[in-house]
Amino acid sequence: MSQSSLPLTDQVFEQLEAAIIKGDLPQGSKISEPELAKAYGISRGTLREALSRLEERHLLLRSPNLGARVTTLSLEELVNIYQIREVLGGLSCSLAAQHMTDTEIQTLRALLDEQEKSLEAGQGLFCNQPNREFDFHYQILQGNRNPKVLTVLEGGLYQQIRMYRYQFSASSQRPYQALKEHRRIVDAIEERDAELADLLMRRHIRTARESIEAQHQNAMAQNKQRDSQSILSREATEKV
Amino acid sequence: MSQSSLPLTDQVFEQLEAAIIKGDLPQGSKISEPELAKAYGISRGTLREALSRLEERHLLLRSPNLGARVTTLSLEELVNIYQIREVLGGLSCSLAAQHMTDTEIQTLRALLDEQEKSLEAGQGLFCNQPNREFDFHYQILQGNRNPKVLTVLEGGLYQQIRMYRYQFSASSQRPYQALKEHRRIVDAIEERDAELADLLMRRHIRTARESIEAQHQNAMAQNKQRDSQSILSREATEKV
DNA sequence: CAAGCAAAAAGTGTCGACATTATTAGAAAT
DNA sequence: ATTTCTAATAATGTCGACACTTTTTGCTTG
Repeated sequence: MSQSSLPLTDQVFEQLEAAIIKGDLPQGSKISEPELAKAYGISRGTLREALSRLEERHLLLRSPNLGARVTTLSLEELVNIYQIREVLGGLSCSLAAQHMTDTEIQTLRALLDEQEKSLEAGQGLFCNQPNREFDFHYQILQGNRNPKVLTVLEGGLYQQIRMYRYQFSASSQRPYQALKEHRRIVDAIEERDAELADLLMRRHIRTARESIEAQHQNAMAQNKQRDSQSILSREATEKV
Repeated sequence: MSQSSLPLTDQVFEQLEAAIIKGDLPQGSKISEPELAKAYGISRGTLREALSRLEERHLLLRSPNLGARVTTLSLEELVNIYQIREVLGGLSCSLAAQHMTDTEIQTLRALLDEQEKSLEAGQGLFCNQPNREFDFHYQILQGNRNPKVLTVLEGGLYQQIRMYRYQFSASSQRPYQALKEHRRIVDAIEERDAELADLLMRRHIRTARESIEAQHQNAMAQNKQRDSQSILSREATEKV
């Protein structure tokens, strides 16, 4: 299957990361090292290396002698993350406007055309639209000549955003508007207008954040019986 | 000495982080697990957990079956980091202007007064000025009501900046100007002018970055015989 | 019957050892 | 003497076991 030369630790790390994002390991749930090690067919030592890395990415929280728990994501934290993503996205666009090659911009446009096609194909709500959204941002991050920005985003921020999207089944509520915003961003990049590209991307992300906040207000209004400790409601039944 | 309850892995992690920043473990040097484990008096398994975390912070680079090397920091990477720090610092200030309490702002002012005193005491060039610089930024990061910003910066970016400062013995070339800029930033925060605070902090960091770039141009001009693979020159004699 | 204490169970922190892969050292050959 | 191949050495990946800490269980006691 996968490269047998890739260390077990790395494979398990990736699998665990995916499991946390998908919610197979629910937020706030306790990690039992012996149990997990047996489940993945590896030794505890090997597992612990993966856990260490996951903690460093803020996907786990470990307390000495008490073990690890999956990170819980509150709306407040999600907002914090989006604020950071906003300025990093702006920076990325600004740099992309300065450094991206014309062919890279063409690729970007092609991505948008695909996105539009699959939208008009009517799969607006489901489909891989979140993936396309990420593809778009990735392409810009690739062309901005500052690989550190992507590194920072992949160091935990993106994972937690995916965590929210997956577990809350939250895709954009306004795909056509989003597509239009994407086009304008590419326009600005093509015109090498760094300042405008920065502004448009920031606004794009800010809008997404506000949409999430509004959506959450609604959800909270509907079932106001529970606290806002975690965005998700499923782990409520578990002991703490 | 230190809390005996703190796991050995964590202690060693911190020590290794410090050793890398100080340059005791030179950039690009190979990490020998048996050697390091013996040096710190721990087992390899315990060490490897610390190494995993250090890699996640981008202080080490590991290749499967080949081992780990200390990260090398090129000027280009440092510039990349400063670009990120610029927007994050701006965000932090903008939020601080909105959310900091008056007493927190007082603390900030007190910090600047201390800074000025130690400057006028004539210890301008040495002393703990870099620490004070960090104190200032930390205080703002503390008051911005977005802990994630600090988390991101501490996830590798700050460490690499410290790495540069320590090993290049680079403190600000213009301490009085920097102090003045700090005061203006605090003024903007006190006046709750988020936009101005953002702008001033960004400019402050951008100036620091340009200063580093200029300084590096000089250094390069003086000894132009070597490539720009790493900012430091000491690890040149080691085998690669 | 509830509260508190003691013993047992489970879990984490740490270690040493073995297998496999990379590196080095040395001998043979051109 | 340089190169190449091979054997020996070292390093990494992985595992199982032991010590200590935390949690659970069950019993005693008020």
